[in-house]
Amino acid sequence: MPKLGMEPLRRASLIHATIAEIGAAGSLDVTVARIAKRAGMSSALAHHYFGGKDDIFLAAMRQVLRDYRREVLSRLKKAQSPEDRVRAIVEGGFAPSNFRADTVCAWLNFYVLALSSDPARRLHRVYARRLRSNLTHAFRPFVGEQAQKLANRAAELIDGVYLNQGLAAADPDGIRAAESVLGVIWREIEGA
Amino acid sequence: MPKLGMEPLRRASLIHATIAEIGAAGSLDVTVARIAKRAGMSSALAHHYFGGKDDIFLAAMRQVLRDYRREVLSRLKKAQSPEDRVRAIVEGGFAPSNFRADTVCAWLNFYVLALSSDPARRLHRVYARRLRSNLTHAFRPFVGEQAQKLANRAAELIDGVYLNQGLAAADPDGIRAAESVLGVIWREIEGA
Amino acid sequence: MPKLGMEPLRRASLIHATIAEIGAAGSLDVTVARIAKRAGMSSALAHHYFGGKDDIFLAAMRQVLRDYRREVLSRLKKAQSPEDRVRAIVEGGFAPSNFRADTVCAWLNFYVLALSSDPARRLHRVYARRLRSNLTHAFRPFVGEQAQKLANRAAELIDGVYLNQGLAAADPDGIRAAESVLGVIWREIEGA
Amino acid sequence: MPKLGMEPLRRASLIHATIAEIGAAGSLDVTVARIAKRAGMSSALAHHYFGGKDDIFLAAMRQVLRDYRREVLSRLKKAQSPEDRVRAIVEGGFAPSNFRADTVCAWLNFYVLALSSDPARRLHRVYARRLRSNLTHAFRPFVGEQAQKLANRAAELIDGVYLNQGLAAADPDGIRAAESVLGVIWREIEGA
DNA sequence: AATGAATGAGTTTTCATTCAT
DNA sequence: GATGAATGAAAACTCATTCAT
Repeated sequence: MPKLGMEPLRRASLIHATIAEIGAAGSLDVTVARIAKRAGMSSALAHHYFGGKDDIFLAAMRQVLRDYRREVLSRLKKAQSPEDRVRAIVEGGFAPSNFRADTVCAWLNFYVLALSSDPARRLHRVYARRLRSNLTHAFRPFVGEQAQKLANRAAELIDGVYLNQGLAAADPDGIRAAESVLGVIWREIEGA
Repeated sequence: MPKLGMEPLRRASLIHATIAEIGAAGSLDVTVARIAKRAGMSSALAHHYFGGKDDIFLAAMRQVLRDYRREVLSRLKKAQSPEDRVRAIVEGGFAPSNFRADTVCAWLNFYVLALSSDPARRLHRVYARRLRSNLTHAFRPFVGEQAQKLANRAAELIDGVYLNQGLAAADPDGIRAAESVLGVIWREIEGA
Repeated sequence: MPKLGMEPLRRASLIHATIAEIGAAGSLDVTVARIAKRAGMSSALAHHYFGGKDDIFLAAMRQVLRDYRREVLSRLKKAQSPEDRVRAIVEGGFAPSNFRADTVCAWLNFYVLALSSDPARRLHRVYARRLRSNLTHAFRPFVGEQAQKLANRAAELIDGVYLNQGLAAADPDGIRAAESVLGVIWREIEGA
Repeated sequence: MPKLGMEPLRRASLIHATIAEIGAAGSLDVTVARIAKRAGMSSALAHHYFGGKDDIFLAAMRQVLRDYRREVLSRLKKAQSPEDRVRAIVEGGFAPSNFRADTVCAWLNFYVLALSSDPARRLHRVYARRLRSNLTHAFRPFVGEQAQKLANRAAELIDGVYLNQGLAAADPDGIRAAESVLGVIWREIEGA
């Protein structure tokens, strides 16, 4: 009896192991062999499923972005006011499922990978554009024309917070991080 | 007597080449051989002067931080008002000498290196602490007790701007970046 | 299923090639690449199986000691008199399987390696202690209390013979060597 | 005023440093740079004086043999009986100036070097032949025709003692070593 | 489908050696 | 005579990737 439907499970395992391994190493200097071992299979199989190391990384990066997106979208769906929408976007980014040490570490590494890898850059662009678009829409009811500029600043601040949380000694604290960012945003809106 | 006093020149050459090479590659996956070639010498000599690849990276990182510091300090020295002091710190960080594509790229890579390398982390800590300390002092005349909290937010924002400029397609624009950050800061001060 | 059970074969091949290569070179200045080539595989595989050059050397050293031990033990098993036991130990050391040019050369090099490498020293200690212990037991029926002192002298003589055979132009002659050593031993026993 | 007669001093310094460095390392894996540094000069100068690393080693080996020879000859000169002559040869080899940890270590390493280096082998041959010749002459009054065979055994034993002292944990004890060897020799003579 | 086996290509690192001054 | 400067060559080691089974 051949095991059916193993492929998606294996792929998920590998992606998860990739993020965990990057988180543990703190860098992308992680071998396929170690990732595969953590995922409980041979490195040959990892290549078989993904084609190569870069593809594994990209798949992991996509997973991180997908998780991020899911958190934001689910919050946006429940939002009932303009304020809610802004909070949805910010708090989604700092949701516990995204904002763990592992994930933040992988996130930052992927960020920097986008400096040297074209596919990674494309992926990052998608995320960046979507975040700004979301923020712009959310800000428009408050600041109209200036929404885009404000969205940009907010996005930069969010990235900065990620960066600093990744480097902080303590475990990331999503709730405080979100509050801090939201505080700045409300003040920016008021001052606009 | 042989050609004397080459060491400091060579070291400077190598550090410069390291930053340039990281900038060109967009990552730390840069060989000592390439760095040495760019600096016009053999890789053996690079090892001779620095001991090893990590030491070359650290020396380059120190150089980037030193350059940064110099810009800030020279501006602080000329500052004549509390406002001037805040501007000195922010604008120093976005001064043309620091805020070039190469340097920003190296900066970001060093940032992420600090996640996996202890000496890099120590170096980063020094920078981070100093920046917050500078900002805190600069904010105190405006917001008193809340200076530290505000300094933290400002530091995060600055890092976020760096990150986004590094990933942007266009060349970094230090003047606009500084203005944008300062804008947020003044509004934060007002809103505090 | 891939070709299975290669590992022990490869390891044995490599160990054999190591001894041969050291014998041919007359020193430990032997590259992993050459050893691997002689064993019919890539140097990468040698590293894969042993971890590193030192580990290859240690494994070869262990093999030499194991071969030595086997010869001695098999002779001791057949021994039927105190005289037989003494002969077993000495002749075992000069058995054709141990006392070939290659092996003697490797042996001497390992001896000297024990001066600078801790694991090699530990291995050598095991051999030295075992040889003395064997000899002491064998001598006790003849000389009682003085067995240990005599064992020490005999061990030194054996090592000296090895050393000189290794440096002699001619191929080692185990039978004459054993006779010579045994001659001294019997006279020492008589004179004790 | 040019420094006159520096060359012989420099050479002696280097030779001394070589033996010390080999003693400290326990092996011939010693860099010319370290030797030169210990001798207080640049490695370039070491090359200038000796031509190359191998020549430095050979010169050091010659020095060790010369020291050995001097000790034996000075004792032989004072010898007043056949017994004295035998003792002179053996005790000369274990004289404090030769039988120090450093020297024994260098000696053993040179011994093994003779397995792979032709000039080293030639040097070793000279020593070996001379030792046997000395011993043969010294033994002739006692055992006549069998002197040569006995000389061979004695030489082997001496080497064996060196080898074991080099590997022993404790500092070499020349007096006991000489006594032990002489004891065997007298018994061999009696039993001949 | 899955893996142990195997390797080529690349990178850091070390050092003896040379050379201009 | 003496040395700092410089390098070529070689070696250990790593790892993504391929392949036969």
